[in-house]
Order: sequence, then structure tokens, then C-alpha cells
Amino acid sequence: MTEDDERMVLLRFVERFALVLREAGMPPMPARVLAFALADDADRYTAGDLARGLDVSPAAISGAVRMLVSLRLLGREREPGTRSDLYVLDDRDLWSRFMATELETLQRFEEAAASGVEVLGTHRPGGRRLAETRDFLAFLRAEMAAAVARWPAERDRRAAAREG
Amino acid sequence: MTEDDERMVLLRFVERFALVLREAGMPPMPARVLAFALADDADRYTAGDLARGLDVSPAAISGAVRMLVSLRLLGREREPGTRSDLYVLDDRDLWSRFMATELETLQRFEEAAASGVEVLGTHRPGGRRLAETRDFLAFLRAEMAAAVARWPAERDRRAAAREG
DNA sequence: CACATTTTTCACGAGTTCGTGAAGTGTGTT
DNA sequence: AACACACTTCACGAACTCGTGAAAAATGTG
Repeated sequence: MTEDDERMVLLRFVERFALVLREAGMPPMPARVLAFALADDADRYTAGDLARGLDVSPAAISGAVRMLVSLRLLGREREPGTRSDLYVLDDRDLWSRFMATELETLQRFEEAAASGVEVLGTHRPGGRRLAETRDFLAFLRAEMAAAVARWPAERDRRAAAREG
Repeated sequence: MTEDDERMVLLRFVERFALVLREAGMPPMPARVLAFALADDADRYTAGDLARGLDVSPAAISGAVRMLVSLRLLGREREPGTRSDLYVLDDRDLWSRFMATELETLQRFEEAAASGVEVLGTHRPGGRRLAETRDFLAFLRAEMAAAVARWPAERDRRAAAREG
């Protein structure tokens, strides 16, 4: 397989994975950058690396990395004596952090339901439905947070099992 | 509080809740319809009820309920001898069903990661990252499915605790 | 069968989002 | 100081989404 073929395979995967991220609410370019940083072999990229790797304009990268850094999905570093930031995908707890933002969404749901219960009261069917919604969301959020917290240990346990 | 004030309170809540649904990826009108059906006191609505209740055109309702029915968040019923479908929010397991669609999204993530592992192989850093992504997603999906399945019993347990 | 009522389909206009190219900014090099 | 390089900001055009009004379809009623 030639160099170009491999690149094509990678970029096809990037688009496929980015599509799922987009369906989950992430804008296209941040989704591509994240997928690329995840699947390509380097562990540090300059903005230029990303632009060339994805074959898009540097301007598009600029906005995308800003969002990803603000979501803590990418880290920004600077090697002394160089003039470019380096973007690092800290893969160790990447998905735990990704889920942290999902959990915030869930919390906003919960708060919205709770505020509805307040203004509508629980003595009416609508209010009662909202109260149950709120309770379910609170339950689910606690369960998900617990599961996410459990993962690192679970992963290590599995790795150990494979070794032994 | 007058009739109109109450309506205003309801509609304000609908917009607030719908906003969170939209941020989670649902289009505006389905989000509004779902929020309205949840918070208003009726448990069955014709398309016309929804249009008047939300003060939007019937055309907008048409598309919205089709999506909600296809997501199984609304049921469609027909009273014999009437000429309108009735839309029913089956509140008993509404959020479990909602989460079922979220779990499908998670599964698509997982499949995308798995396909990446296949084409890139695990002998390279990118492929290894994808493999771990896939494992995490599989773990999380299993945990979430278990939590959702646990909820009905948990809810009943809580209700019983409040009684006794 | 003509009619009334309700819902659906369709085309449009308003508004938004996206990525680009071009210009601007900042920083280190000569 | 002038320059080279890398990134960021900005304005634009293309594409898409949303909800409406009007017309059409479906479905009972007189």
C-alpha cells in the first residue's frame, strides 16, 4: 500500500468518525480535527500540521482548535524557542473528559425539568411528569458519572488480565 | 393568576426545555412539541391541539410529530369514528426510550472506532488510541444500558420508601 | 355526491453555519 | 530595522435549516 493510499484510508476514517461526532453535536471542523489527532500517529501537532494533514485552510484550523482546547479535548503546549503552539491529544482520559461535557448537558436537562416543576407544581399531570423526568435524569447522571469514574480502574484490570 | 398568565408560564418553560433538547441535537419544532406534551396537562393531543397550544402553523406540527413518532417518543392513536390522529406521550418509559436512541448514537461511535482499528491496525499509535476508544465506548454503553434498565425498579423502590 | 374539516406536501424567504481567501498580527531571525 | 514564517481575524459566498402560507390530499358528514 502506497503512502498516498494510507493517507486516503486515514482521511476516509476521519470523515466517518467526524460524522458521528457531528451527529452528537460537534461542528464539522472540530470533529475532523479531533478524529485526525486521534487516528494519526503523531501525538503532537502544530496548527500547520493539522491544516496540511486534513487539507483544509489554516483559518479553519484556528477556530477548530480553539473550541477543542476550550472543551479540554486538546491541550496547547509551547516548546521553548519555537514559534508555534503544539496541540496535544491527551489520550489517557480523553473520553472521560468528553463525557464530562455530556454530563453537563444532562445536568442542564435536569435543571430545566426542575424549574418546570417549580413553576407548574406537582399537583397537575404536567408537573408530575416533569418531576419524574427530573428524578430520572438525576439518577442517570449519577450512574453515568460513576461509570466514567470506574473506567480507568476497569481498563487497568483488563490490561492486567490480558498480561497474566 | 389568569388563564393567559398560566399559558405564558407554560410556553416559557416549553422554550427553555426545548432549548436544552435542541442543544442535545433535536430540531427546534420536535423539541417544542415534546416539551409541550410533557408539561401540559392533557395526555392526548390532536395535531391541531399542538398547533394551537404552541401557536405555530399546522405544517410545522406535521413534520415534528412524524419525527417524534419515528423516535418512539410519541405514540399515534386513533379513536374509532374520529378523523384526527391522537398523539400520546407515553410517560411511563419516555426517558428510557429517549435514552435508547442515545445508546444507538453511542453504538455508532463504537462501530466507527472499531472500523478504524480494522483499517489502521493496532501496531501504530493511532490504531491503539482507537482501540482504547472503542473499549471505553463499549464499557460505557453497557453501563448506561444497565442503569436505564435499573430505573423502573429504582423508581418504584423510592416511591415505596416515600409511602412507608 | 358535494362539502367541511383536518392534516400533509410543497416552494419560498429569512436566517444561520461553514470554510475559504485575503489581510492583519505577532514573533523570532538576519 | 526589515524580513520570514505561522497563526488569527474578518468578510464573503455557498449551502443548509427552519417555519410559514398556499394548495392539495385525506376523511368523515349532510
